[in-house]
This record gives sequence, structure tokens and C-alpha cells, in this order.
Amino acid sequence: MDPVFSDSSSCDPFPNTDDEDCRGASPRRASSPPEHLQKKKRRRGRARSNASTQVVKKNRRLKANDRERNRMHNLNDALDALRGVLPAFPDETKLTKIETLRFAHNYIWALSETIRIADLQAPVLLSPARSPDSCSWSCSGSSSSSSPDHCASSPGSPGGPEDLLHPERLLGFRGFLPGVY
DNA sequence: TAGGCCATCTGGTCCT
DNA sequence: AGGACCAGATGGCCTA
Repeated sequence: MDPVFSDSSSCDPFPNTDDEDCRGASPRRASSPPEHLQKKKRRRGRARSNASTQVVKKNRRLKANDRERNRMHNLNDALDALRGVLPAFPDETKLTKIETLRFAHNYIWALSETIRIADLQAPVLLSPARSPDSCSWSCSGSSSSSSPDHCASSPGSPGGPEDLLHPERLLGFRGFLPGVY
């Protein structure tokens, strides 16, 4: 469980900014306005509305923080799901976010290459029904088959299609990735 | 101890 | 107006 996530509205996530609100509700609040200050009633009314708008703003901020937290959690969940479908690494260290994205990118490319190579090697008769379209997704355009991240190492000459899918190959031996996309 | 990664907060911008 | 998205700032944790 995430203690922070459990109930952000009850605890106080704003140790700094809150002081302001506390100050606003502090003993400075006048109890009985002198008569000669009655003309300032309006002013006081405005001050009160300022205080209330501060409260509204604070509540809005808290809600926004909560939503943002949820959003990031959803993003992390999606990232975890992505990790789940990627080939496992020998050492069970969890991929970082950027590694996961780059790994996935390379993995997709490798799968596409594998299919492309298999198509090239397969006898035409074995796949008569296969239309040009079926290949288009795997080798579509320049992006898919042109420059994968791990191309830097030796993309064009794998021992076989299965070599392309080797985790360490896909990740470029982990740690090699900076700047690659 | 420095550097990397991460979670969270925050204010701005865009969209509905 | 309110929510989603984004990027910068900040602080904590971990590792070499």
C-alpha cells in the first residue's frame, strides 16, 4: 500500500504553504469591530472572501495533486504491464522507466525484423494467402526496419532471427542506452 | 559522497 | 470552470 496515496486529503501535504492558511485563521481575526470602523465592513467582507478563495484554491490544489498522483500511478501501472510482456532479463533487476521504453522499442523492432526475415526465407507457396499488407506493418516505411537502437552494435547481421530477440541484445547490454532511441 | 532514479508537488497551458 | 497533460523543482532512497 501507498501510505501517501491512501488519503492525501486528510493529512497535510503542505507543511510550508499551510502556514499561510493557519495564519489566516489565527487570533488576528477581530471579534467586535469598533463603530468607527464600520465603514470598513465591506473591506472585512472582502477579506473574508479572500480567505474563502484561499480555501477554495487550496482544495482545488489538493484535488489536482490527487489526480496527478493517480495519473502517474496509472502511467506506472502501464509501464509495469509493459515490463510484464517484455523478455525477462537474466538478472532480475527491474528495468527503469527509460530502459523499459527503449527495450520495448527495440523489442518491437526485433519482432518485426524476425517476421520480415521469416517471410523472406519462407517459400512463397507456403504463404499464398499472405497479402502485401500483412507485411506492411512489420516493415512499414523507413522507421521500423531502418534504425533500431541496437543497430549500433550490429543490427544487420544477426546469426538468426532469434538472435534479434535476445534481451541483452535488445537492451544493448544495459547501460549502453543513453541517448539512443 | 556524487549521481541516478523515483515520487510528489506545483504552476502553466490546453481542451472540453 | 474543471480536468488532463506537461515540465520544472525538490527531497528521499539506493548504489558505486
